[in-house]
Amino acid sequence: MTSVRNRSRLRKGEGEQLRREILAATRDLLAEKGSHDLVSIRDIAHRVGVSPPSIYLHFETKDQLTYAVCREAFEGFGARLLPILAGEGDALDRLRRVGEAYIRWGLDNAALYPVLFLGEPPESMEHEVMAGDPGLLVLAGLVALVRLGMDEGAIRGDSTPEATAWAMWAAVHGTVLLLSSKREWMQSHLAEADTPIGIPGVDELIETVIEAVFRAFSPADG
Amino acid sequence: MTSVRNRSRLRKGEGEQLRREILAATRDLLAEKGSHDLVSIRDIAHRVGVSPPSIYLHFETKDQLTYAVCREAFEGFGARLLPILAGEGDALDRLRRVGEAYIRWGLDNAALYPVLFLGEPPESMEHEVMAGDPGLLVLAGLVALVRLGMDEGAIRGDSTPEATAWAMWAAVHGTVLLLSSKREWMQSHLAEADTPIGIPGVDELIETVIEAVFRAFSPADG
DNA sequence: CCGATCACTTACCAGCGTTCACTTACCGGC
DNA sequence: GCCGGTAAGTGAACGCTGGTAAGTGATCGG
Repeated sequence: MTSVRNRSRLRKGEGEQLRREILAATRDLLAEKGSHDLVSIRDIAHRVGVSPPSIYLHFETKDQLTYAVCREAFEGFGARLLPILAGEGDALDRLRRVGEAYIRWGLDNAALYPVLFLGEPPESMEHEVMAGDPGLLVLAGLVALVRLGMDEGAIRGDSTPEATAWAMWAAVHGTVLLLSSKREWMQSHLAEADTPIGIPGVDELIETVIEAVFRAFSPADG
Repeated sequence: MTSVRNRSRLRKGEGEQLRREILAATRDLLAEKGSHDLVSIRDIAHRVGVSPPSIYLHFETKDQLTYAVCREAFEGFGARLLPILAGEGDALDRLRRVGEAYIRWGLDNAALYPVLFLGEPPESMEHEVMAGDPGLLVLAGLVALVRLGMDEGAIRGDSTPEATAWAMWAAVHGTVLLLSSKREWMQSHLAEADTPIGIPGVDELIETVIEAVFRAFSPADG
């Protein structure tokens, strides 16, 4: 059932191996259950084939374990978006592509996304780790790109670069969350209701949002 | 401390009184703790001055209780937004005002907002109650207003009314969530970091988002 | 005054994150 | 070859959680 592996005790220098196995098991369980509080420390320990306290030899709290797992996948987020931000094309075009990539990544990682983008990071995160946070790097890159675009006249300068970048972030952030929670629920529970609210298709909404952001921040006289 | 009231047993027909006291205590605790899973059934019972199982005489589960509390405040959401949707002014202007009202309401009810707009409603909600849901009413009104605006030529018709309305929803939804969770955290934890990411002001971001939505869905040749 | 009903309570369950005290197995040094 | 130190891991428990089953008393209509 939950696949208890026949784990034999590791050799003396090999303790780190368990850490990796815990991360992997947590990642799998998170993907299976879909939410991090449906995954218990006992579940994880059982799947790894180890007793619950052993988890705490490698992670201080459950939150830190969860965050470590999400953070691992989070590197893929940076790897996908940063090249676009720093890549070719004019600023608006890059923004359009990074926006779409953001939404796609969020939907592909629907179980992890809320942990990373809704909750707060665990208290005891080192500043060093924090500084390398892909989310912060992307945000910084986004602000920089918006600023560049404004200087070039490719992005309208009605608002500050920060406010503009955050507005774009808000749009894709909201889109990911609506699509991954509200849309699915509405479609299954509202089908035969007497208030038939139209529900847009996933791709349709993504394109609408991206094009809207594109238009909204194009220079005044298009 | 947690204010145990000296509750004496109620008379025979007055059972509903406890229900109201539970709702009130839950509302207060929710506001104090800021998140619904920091409030336990035992906390609520203690504050009301009653034993924990008594809660279950009036609410099936904790989720339903939480949702009932949020739902109560949710009526205020409908009361604030529906008149704007059905009010005066052209479609774009009404959309602008309803968008700003949405964000303001979300920020004013930051502890309740995620319960209503992120989690799923509890399983056993009657269809009747569901149909009167202010959120659904507002969404339906929004779609209708967008459709009207498109017919009048006041809103561009590149996308379907549903996708357009959802895109607007995504923008304000994302804005509320970023402002109420990420912004505060960043401001306190990122102040002295070596990656000084600019953080926009609350009002500044709201105005940027609203104006961006306004421009994005204005007709092609402004 | 009696029996039904309402308004609760006491005692408990399984499961949670987490901690403490303890054992087991390996490894370098004598 | 054994010995001490240490890394790796365990069993039992703590205090908490949401939730339930069964019982207790007051109150009310007849």
